[in-house]
Amino acid sequence: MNLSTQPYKGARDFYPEDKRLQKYMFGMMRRTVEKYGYEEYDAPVLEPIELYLAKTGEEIVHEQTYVFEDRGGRTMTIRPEMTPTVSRMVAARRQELGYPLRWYSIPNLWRYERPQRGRLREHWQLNVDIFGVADTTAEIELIQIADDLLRSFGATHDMYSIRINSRKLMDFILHGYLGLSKTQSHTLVKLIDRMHKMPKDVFAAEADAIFTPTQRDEGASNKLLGLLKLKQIGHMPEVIRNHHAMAEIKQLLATLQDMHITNAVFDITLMRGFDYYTDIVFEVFDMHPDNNRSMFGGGRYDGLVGLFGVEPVPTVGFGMGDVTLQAFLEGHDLLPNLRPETDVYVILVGDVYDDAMRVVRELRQMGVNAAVDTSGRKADKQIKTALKKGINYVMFIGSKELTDELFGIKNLATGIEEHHSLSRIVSIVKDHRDDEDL
RNA sequence: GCGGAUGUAGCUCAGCUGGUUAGAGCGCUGGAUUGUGGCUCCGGAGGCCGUGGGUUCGAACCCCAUCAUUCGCCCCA
Repeated sequence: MNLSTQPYKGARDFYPEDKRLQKYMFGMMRRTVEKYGYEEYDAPVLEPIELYLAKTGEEIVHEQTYVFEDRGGRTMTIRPEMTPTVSRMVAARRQELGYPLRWYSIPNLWRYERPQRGRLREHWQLNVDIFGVADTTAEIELIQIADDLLRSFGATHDMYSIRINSRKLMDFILHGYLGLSKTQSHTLVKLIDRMHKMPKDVFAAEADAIFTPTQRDEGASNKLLGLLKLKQIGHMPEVIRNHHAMAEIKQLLATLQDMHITNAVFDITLMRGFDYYTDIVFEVFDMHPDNNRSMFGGGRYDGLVGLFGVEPVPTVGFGMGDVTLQAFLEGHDLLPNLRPETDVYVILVGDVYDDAMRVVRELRQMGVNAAVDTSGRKADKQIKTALKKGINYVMFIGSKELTDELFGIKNLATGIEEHHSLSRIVSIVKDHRDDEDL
């Protein structure tokens, strides 16, 4: 029986070319959120299971997390999401932190489930949270960041839409307007969450089944179906239009318009899975016809920090996964060609190792990343190796070059080879590196 | 947890109704060409046909099981 070379199910190996892409994506994320004054934090991958039992939602903890017992008999979980952890961290230093707090992290998260397209067992997720802001300036900032992120990757507004809803508004509609009980609302919320995946008549039938005969007679079922069809806030019944949660949404959308975020819309069917959201929720959807799906989202969760027995802290946050982001970038052809960090592949000609290494050391001291081929193979094989690695320059060092102190530097992309002094080579290589960074 | 599809060389795959030593392209490697790449030509390595069992004179092929990959469902960061 041979040892398997495959990575664990649902997890990925990152070969250099994959890691390069990850570094690119994470780098863009860091630059973008740091522009808004967010600071990076991190925490252990393992958390006691109690952290998730409190508020995440039952099924996720029991069926979709990695749970095991440590040697001391404690039940531990590999974190399936970052929000409980960051809430714990904030609660621990509730009194001493300077609010508003702007924090971000790019943790790896695990869920135990069957992998499928766009969803794996391990993924990385940019988490951006703002703590201590109770009004919608927090939501505005985070949606702005989400928008900025996608645009910094080269996306345009026609490629995605930002959909906004409010838990408070939905609570009012479900309880106040339709008169549903808690259990009924819960079932209905789950159903609405999947309504775009099912035929209209099936949805209508299943929705209708949730209502009691009395509620149905009072027209609640029809009221619901009517509501879900409406695209414009102006067409809503007056009691809903005038609700303060609706006013908040309208104000939010207006501000985003002013900021030229023109692809934000109200969407009454937007639910989001977690129970801990308390008010505004938002989600970013991929508009690509082949990949029309939710990419990432977030919302306000004012109650989580308070679960740790401290004074509550109003919080808004979102999480953006690397797998879905990559699918989005690939789908819209937004992935750049990434080159390795190595600037120069050095080819030794003849028996010049000792002298050549002195030159290479100098090259490195001047800031050039140089790999030396010591295989002694023929030059054409060594050039092929450089090509395979994606390195842009090869440099030849032989006895002739060493006495002249002029070295052959060949740009493999253009095929042009020139002879230059070491310092000239350094500036050529660095100029080229800067061009690629643009 | 449920359902579908697929497992043959490093990769993509072919392999007829079951018939002898299992094939191609690409890739890898060596040479033609001992100081210069993508073309060309010649040679070479590399396979328990996912694994176990069954049917048969005979199995990559048929049957059963199992494992893996993958797409979807459930659920949803």
